[in-house]
Amino acid sequence: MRASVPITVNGLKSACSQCNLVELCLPFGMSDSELNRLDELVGARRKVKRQQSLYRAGDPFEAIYAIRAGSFKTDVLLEDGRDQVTGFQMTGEILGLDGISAESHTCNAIALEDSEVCVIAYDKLEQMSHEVEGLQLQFHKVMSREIVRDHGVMMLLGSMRAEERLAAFLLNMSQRFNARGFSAQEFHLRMTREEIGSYLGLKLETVSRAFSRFQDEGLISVQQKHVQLLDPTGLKRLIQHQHGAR
Amino acid sequence: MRASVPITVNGLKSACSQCNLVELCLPFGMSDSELNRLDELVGARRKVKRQQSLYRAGDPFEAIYAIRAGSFKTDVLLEDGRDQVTGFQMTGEILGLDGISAESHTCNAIALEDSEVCVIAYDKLEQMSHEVEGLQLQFHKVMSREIVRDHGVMMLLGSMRAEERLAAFLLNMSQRFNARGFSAQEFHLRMTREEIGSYLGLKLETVSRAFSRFQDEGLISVQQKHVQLLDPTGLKRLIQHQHGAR
DNA sequence: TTTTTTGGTTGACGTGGGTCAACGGGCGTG
DNA sequence: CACGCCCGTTGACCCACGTCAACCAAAAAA
Repeated sequence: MRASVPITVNGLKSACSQCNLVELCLPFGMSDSELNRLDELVGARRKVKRQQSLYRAGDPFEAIYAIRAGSFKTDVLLEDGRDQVTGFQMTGEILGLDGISAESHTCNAIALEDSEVCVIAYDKLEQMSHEVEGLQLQFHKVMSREIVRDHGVMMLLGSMRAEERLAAFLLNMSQRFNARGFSAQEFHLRMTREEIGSYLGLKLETVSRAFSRFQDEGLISVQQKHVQLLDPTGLKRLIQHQHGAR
Repeated sequence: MRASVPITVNGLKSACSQCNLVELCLPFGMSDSELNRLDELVGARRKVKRQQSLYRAGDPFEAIYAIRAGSFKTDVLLEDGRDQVTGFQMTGEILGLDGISAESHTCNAIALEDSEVCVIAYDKLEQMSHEVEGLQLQFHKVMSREIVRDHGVMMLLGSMRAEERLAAFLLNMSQRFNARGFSAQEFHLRMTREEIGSYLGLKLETVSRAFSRFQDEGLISVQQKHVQLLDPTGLKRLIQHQHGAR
């Protein structure tokens, strides 16, 4: 765990300048004076309980959200009931960018655990981007990173086999936990097998079997949501040399 | 076909204010005075011959591109040779947004036919976004739309069967041709079966078979790259009621 | 605590789409 | 205009993953 963040009363300013997520979040790379301006931008914080939604598809778009604590999934659903998890988000990551284009959200953002977000009113962000040099660039980078990430998921869904997908998923989670000061080898997944499956374009049974096979092969150790990567290099190798893939 | 665009010498300004793609492209929704400022932004034009690349993964990021004529595909590739087409782009659409995040491109943009793009230097765009009210918002919307589009592709790759994917692809192409003043019922695809397959996460044989089955069922008429949608409603129905899908 | 519900694992079996191969027609190149 | 290559089509076969079902553990509710 990291040093704890100074606690402010819910609804008060969040003080980006004092937040330890600064290097993962929107303010990354901004100067001290810019950071101070940014404190004006982040209005309130909002708590979202496990299983509750931060926003839903169709909600009018008003703000984007920076995750301060906890984690989320985003999913889109078709009329016929099918749904697709489009991403899992961790602390410091930005939610709600999909809403800008049509001024309403196109997916649901649901908390995987009790969580808290910083609310960034979009019109204020627009305004301040005109004034604060580094903010505009940083915001563009955040959006661009989302596009690049999505391309990675397409690659995964379009051209990898089940085990490769799961290996890529685990390595990605590991790297992100690590960037947040947690162990890269051992972590606790917050999503179910079904949610992982939806994200990876697989059924939960296939995900479960792949977990078991990885364990049998000594690559990982799993117990429910608790995962240990015993041989990360082995997992990487699995992705690179396709066994005769599509 | 639409009325032709006033021809300027290659390398001269492109004059957004006189371009008939205005309602599809970056300048959408901007005022006349803003449009005039925009003309400064678009420096040169660049021609790209069929099969040649506009940029490649790893190239330093300097500009984004608006397609003035022709069409492109973007693809990412893995070390082991596998590749994934992440999108097909038509006139008025913006290419290169992936490059902002890491200041270098992460995919290849390849012309599907002899094409021409407007080069928009990114540093100038940043600069002008500070000054021109509508430009910043419009640019954010373009990026956001790309994110939403990518989520749609994930949905397609993650939870649709082969025929549903192809139907969705055809309807999407139809709608985009239509928005550009071409027929929604009859059009000429510029990409190969293999490229369609890569985009849809299928093998070219599967794409070919799905085309044939659609033809047998009277939904479309295909001959090579020439496609006619005989029953668009039938195609839509196909997507909504999964036949027992994953 | 007990009960209930939800999430995860595993087995048996079926099938959609991948693989391999043959063939034919269009189109770009010379 | 003719050659050759690439592209698209189709068939036969196979396998990875989906489906269906039973069962168990963990967590939540009572």
